Amino acid sequence: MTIIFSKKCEYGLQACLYLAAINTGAVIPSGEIAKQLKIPKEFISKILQSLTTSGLIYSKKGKLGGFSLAKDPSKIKLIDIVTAIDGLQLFEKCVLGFPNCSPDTPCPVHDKWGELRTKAYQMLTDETLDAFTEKTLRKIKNL
Amino acid sequence: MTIIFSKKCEYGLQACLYLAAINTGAVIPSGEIAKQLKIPKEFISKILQSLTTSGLIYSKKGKLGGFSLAKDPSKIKLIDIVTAIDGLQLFEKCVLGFPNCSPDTPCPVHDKWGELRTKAYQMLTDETLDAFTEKTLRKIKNL
DNA sequence: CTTCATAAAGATTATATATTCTTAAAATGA
DNA sequence: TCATTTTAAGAATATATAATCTTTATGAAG
Repeated sequence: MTIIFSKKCEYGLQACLYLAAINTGAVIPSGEIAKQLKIPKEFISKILQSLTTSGLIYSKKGKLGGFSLAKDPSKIKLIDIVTAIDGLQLFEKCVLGFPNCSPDTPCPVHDKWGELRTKAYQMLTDETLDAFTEKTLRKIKNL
Repeated sequence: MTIIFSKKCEYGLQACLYLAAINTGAVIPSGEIAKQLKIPKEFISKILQSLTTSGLIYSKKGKLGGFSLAKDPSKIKLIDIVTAIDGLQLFEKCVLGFPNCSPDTPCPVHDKWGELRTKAYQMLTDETLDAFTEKTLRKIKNL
């Protein structure tokens, strides 16, 4: 069970944070990413493939191939990765599962959840990937 | 796709809010609950069965049987229902899926998510079901 | 006692998500 | 050119969740 992101999205975020943190222009093979994050190689490979299609990740085939961020870490936000993988339903749908939840026909926790949703959105948009470098490196070191 | 609760939990919350809102001591058959909430009868029946085991719901078998809250709405909080169905993993696990996320080994968004998690917990604990009566009735009317 | 509508229980099916496997294509370097 | 390593692509499998179906037990009312 995941919290608010799918497992795909969690791993996608982890991988992008990792690629941003090591901050080398070079491509990193999926095996190395998987090893560092301790997640399945084939799965993260698939996820990065889809992010390649989205334009967030650059991939190089063949020997010495691998994945890297398609742009500078200072140009990528967490929300970009979430949008590419899970989409923005998290910020659109009713937290209690009621249909058509809106200011007109609000659910019982509409206003409170609205505040939380805004704060969650800010968490994903306020900073760019480069701001997480230090914390990411420390976390990965302790995996 | 759901936001933070499973579909079971969403429907369980809806049903409990409904039972609290109509505020009649009598049992309501699952068919009536399903009709009011526009959700599958068999599914909500199964969910309420499990909440009966948890002690939140009272059930009466046979003709004129049905479900009602096991306690007064002023004695039940949303968190009770969430705990019974989804458990509290939402408040324990890392939002980015990293293992062992803690103040010692925090993930890159540990602090920010911590604030949100606390606020979300408050949303589910601050008020008891009776506080949502009006909003629930208005919402159900517009389904 | 019989009928009928209901919850309970468990099996089954369907769907979504997660994960792995297999093959092909690409690119490097010998 | 050839061997090797890697991503790409898609198929296949596994698992979790959602939803339905079937049967049984229950209890009210005639």
